[in-house]
Amino acid sequence: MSTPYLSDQELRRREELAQLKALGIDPYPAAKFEINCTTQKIHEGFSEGVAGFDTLSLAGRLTNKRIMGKASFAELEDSTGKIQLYFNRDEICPGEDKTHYNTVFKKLTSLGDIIGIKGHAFVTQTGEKSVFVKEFTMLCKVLRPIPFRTETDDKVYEVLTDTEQRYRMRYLDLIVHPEVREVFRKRTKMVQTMRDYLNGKGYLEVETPILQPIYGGATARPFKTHHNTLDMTLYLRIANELYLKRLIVGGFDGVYEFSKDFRNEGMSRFHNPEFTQVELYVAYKDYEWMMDLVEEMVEQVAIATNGTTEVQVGDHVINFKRPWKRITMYDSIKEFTGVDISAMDEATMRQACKELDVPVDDTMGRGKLIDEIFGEKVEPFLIQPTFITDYPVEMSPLAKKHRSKEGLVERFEGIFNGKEFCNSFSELNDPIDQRERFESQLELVKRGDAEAMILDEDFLRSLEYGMPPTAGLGIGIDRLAMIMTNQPSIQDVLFFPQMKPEKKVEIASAETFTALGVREELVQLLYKVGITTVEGLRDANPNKLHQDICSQNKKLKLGLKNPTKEEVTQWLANAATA
RNA sequence: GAUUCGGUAGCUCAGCUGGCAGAGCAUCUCCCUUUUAAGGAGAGGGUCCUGGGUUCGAACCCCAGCCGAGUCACCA
Repeated sequence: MSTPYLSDQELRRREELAQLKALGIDPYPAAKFEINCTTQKIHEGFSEGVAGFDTLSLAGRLTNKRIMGKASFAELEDSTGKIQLYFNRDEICPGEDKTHYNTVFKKLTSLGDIIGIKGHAFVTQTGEKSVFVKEFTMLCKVLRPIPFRTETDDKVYEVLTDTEQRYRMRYLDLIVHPEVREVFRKRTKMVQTMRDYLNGKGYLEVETPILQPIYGGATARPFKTHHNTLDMTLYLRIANELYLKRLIVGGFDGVYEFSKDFRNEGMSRFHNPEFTQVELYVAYKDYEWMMDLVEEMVEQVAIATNGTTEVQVGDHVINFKRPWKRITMYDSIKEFTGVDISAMDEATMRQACKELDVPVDDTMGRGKLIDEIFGEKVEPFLIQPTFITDYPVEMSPLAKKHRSKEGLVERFEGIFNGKEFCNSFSELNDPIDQRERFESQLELVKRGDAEAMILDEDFLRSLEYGMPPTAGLGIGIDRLAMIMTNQPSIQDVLFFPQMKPEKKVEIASAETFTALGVREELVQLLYKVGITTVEGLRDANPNKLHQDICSQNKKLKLGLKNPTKEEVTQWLANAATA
C-alpha cells in the first residue's frame, strides 16, 4: 500500500527513525528499562538536601523541549505526572563524541517520544524540582505528532477538542488529557469499592452466560446471533437476573456479578449498546433491607471516589449521606402533579395523562401509563438520592406482590440527578404467579410492545424447585460512574464507546493507475488532487481534473510534463472499461 | 428521527460588506550553558468538507449532499 498522505511532520519523524538506525540505535529496544521512581514521588518527596534521589531512573513521554546550545530543558510525563529534565551536553557525552546530545537528543528526539532517563533530582535557580540527566535512552520513536496541551499560569491552550476524535482515538485522548485517565481510575476505584463491600458481606462473585438462548430479566430489544455447530439462535444478554436467581435456587445465599449487558436500542448520552451493571441477589432478605444496603454501599463509593459524601454534578451538589428520602410512586406523582392516580383504572388514567400533557399511545397498558407520568413529571426533578417504592404490578413481572398493598409490587428504584441508577425488588418466587406474569407480558407483545418479556420455561422450572425469599438489585455502573466523576455523557466513562464506523479512505496502488495509462510520475498528482480510486477517476470531470493536475504540478514545482487533455480523457475512458 | 450549531495549516482558531489564504503553538535552519508558554532571526506547510449555481471575481452568497457536535423524542 502506498502512503501518499503522510504530512511533512510524519515524514520528518520517519526520517529521524532512519537516522537513529543509521547511528546503530534501536528505536524500539527489546530490553526492559528498570524504573525506580515516578515524577509524582519526586514532587512529593524531594526537596533540596533530601537524600534518596541520587540515582533515579524514570521513563515516559517527552512533552516539551527547550534547547539552549549546550544545555536544554525538557519535560517528561509518566503515568503519575510531569517533571522537568535538565540536559547538559558534557554530562550526556563525557568524551569527545558529542553525537548523543547534538544529534540524538537535539535533532532525532521529538515531542511524544518515549524515553528513559537516569540522573539525580535537583532544584533549579527558579525553584523548580527537576532531574539532572546523566543518561537517556530512546525507548520508542513516535511516528505521529502528538498535540500536547500547553499551559501558562493563567491560560490553558486546549488540544484534541473534537469529541469524535477523542472517542475514536481514546489512546491519544488519554495521552494528552491526564484528567481523562483520572476519570477512569475513579471508575475502577468505584467498582473495587463495591466489590470489596460485597465480598465483605460474604457474597459470592459469579459469572453467568452472555450468550443466552432466551433473553430475559429486563424489558429491551436484544442483539441476535447464531451458533453454527448447534445451528441455533443465541442472544447477547440484556440482563443476568434469571441466571443469578437460578443460583439462589441452587443454594447460594448471596451472589453478584458485574456484567456487561447488551441492548439493541437507541444511543444517547445515557445509553450505549453495551453497558455494565452489577446485579446482586441475597436470600432471606426483602427490598427494604436492600434499600439499607444500597445507601450504605453508595455512600462508601462516594467517599472512596471523592473523599466526601457530597459530589459536584453539573450545577448540583448531590449528597449521598444516609438516610435517603423514601417515597412511594403514587405519593411522588401526587406530590409533583397534585393528582392521585392510585385508584384510577386504565381509561381514567389515559384521560389523566391527556390532562397532564403526558404523551401516550394505544399499546400502553396501565403500568406503562403510570411509568410515563412518572418519567415525565417526577423523575427529572429528583436531584438528591431518592428511593421510589411500590410499583404497579403490570410493569414489574419479576417482582413479588406487595405484602399489604393491592395491585403493587415490592420494588424500588434509586434515583438521583433526575435519572434512575438502580432497580430492586423482593423477588417473585411463586412459580405459578411468575407463570401468569409472563403470560400477561405475552399479551403486551400482542398489543405491539416490542420490549415485553418472553417466557423462560427453564427459569420457571427452577422456581418450581423452590427459591427462598430473595432481595435482588441491579445498579447501572456507567451512570453511577458519570455521577461520581461528574461527566456529562456515558461516552466519557467508557474507554471505547460505540461509534459509527470510521469513514475509510480507499487508496488504489500506483500500479492500478499506470495500468490505466497514467504516466508513473503523474500518479502522485492524482493522489494530490483527491483521485485515489478507479471509481474516483472514472467519475471525474475531465476538464477540471486536467486543470487541477496542471496547477498542482506548477504549485509543487515538480517540473513534470503536463498531461494533455486527450491524455486525461483517455484515462477516464480506460477507467470506465476497467 | 426532529432541530440548532459547526467543518479553514499537524493543533487551537481568526478571516468584516465577496477582492492576493492568516495568527499563535507545533515543524525545519541558524544563534544561545539554569530556561519557565525560554528568547532572537529566517523558512516550509492549505482539496478553505464535497458537488453544483450566482458573479469579472467565492473560504464568504444560493442550492444539494457528506461528516460531526449539542438539544429533544424511545430505551438503563
